[in-house]
Amino acid sequence: MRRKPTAAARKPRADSARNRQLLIDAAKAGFSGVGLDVSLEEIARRAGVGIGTLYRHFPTREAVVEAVYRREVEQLAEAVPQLLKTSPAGEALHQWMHLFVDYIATKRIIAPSLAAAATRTSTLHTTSVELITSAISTLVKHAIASGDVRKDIDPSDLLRALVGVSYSNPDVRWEASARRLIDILMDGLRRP
Amino acid sequence: MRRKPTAAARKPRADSARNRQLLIDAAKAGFSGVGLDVSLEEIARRAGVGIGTLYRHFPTREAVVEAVYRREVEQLAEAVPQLLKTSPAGEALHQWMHLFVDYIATKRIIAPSLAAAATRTSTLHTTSVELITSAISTLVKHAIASGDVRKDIDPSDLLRALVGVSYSNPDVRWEASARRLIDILMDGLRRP
DNA sequence: TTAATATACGGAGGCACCCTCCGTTTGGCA
DNA sequence: TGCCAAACGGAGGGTGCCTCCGTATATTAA
Repeated sequence: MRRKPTAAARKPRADSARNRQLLIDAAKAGFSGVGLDVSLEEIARRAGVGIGTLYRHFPTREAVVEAVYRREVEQLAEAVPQLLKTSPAGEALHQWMHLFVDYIATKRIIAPSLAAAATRTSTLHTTSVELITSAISTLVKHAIASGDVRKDIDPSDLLRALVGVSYSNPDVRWEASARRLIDILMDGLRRP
Repeated sequence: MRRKPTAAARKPRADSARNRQLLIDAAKAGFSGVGLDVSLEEIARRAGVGIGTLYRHFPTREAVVEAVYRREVEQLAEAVPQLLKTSPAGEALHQWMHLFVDYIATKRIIAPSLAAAATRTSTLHTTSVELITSAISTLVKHAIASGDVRKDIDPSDLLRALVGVSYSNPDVRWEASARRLIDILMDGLRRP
């Protein structure tokens, strides 16, 4: 059986996929640690691969940024079924809200670079918003159904609250502050 | 007579001031034409000075961006008395609103770079907002006093409208759209 | 298992840009 | 007009970007 009539299907090489992940890990660490202007050579070094390998996977610096962002959003979406399986619905929502802070932490750093690539980014952005909205809606729905949280919660409002909590404080210690506020918010959600 | 007890006052050299302005002009043109990542050597070339001169005036790339932005804001503020002198108060307000679009056009380009320099920028930003608010307040006050525009206008609301008009449309042709909307807005302001 | 080969890897090298340093030029002052 | 502080220009060393191609290896077929 073939995928396409013309080209024979061949399994993608394992090292390729592995290096791709290593590069995204290294890039995320590099952006957080060194800054958005970390050199691509430094990222390759951290990933333990040659610079050529980096360029084969990501033809431009912007492609690297986009890959980091995309994976962050995907992880946020993929965490939902996992959390619902292992925790009560209320707790799942709570934990996911903390994951959201991780996401914002990354987004804060790479946002300027994402904004620079106007056109392509806008569809990327649209997709991300949809993924995240859908994720929180699912969690809220389950938590309401299980009786863990009050009924009068609109997932979009909660998302807005999360964004507000995470963005409002431009201080260096915004993250600690955001996490405290999330815990308080969650307490509020639990009482009808 | 001396300005300071210790150091003798000496008039700053004319060529220095002139080159500074040439550099800011060239930088603005470069950012608009080539993009935010235009090389500093290109800017120096456009200004007709050596790279060393650029670095003497602006020790970092960010200082260049900041200088362009600052001058843009200052021009917006300084235009007010000039406009009030040469035009009726209503017309002065109208013309100034168009200058505002020029300002946004520049700001759109350099905003990512300004955002990168978090701390120092925030005071810069505060000052700019104050300058601009004060400018539009003066113009509105005069236009109301002269009877050119209706009385129930809050300058801050008008500023918000300007920002909204200029930012809402992420299209490439936002500028034409913004200018049309400003003209319509002005028509509205004129009828009580 | 082994051989064949598509696929991926690494890093040298050429180019552009960043920034500093210092010899040269020039504007301001007496 | 002459002095000199201030400003200028650009060569040059360092770094990062990106390409290219010889080498290595995962996958497949036999």
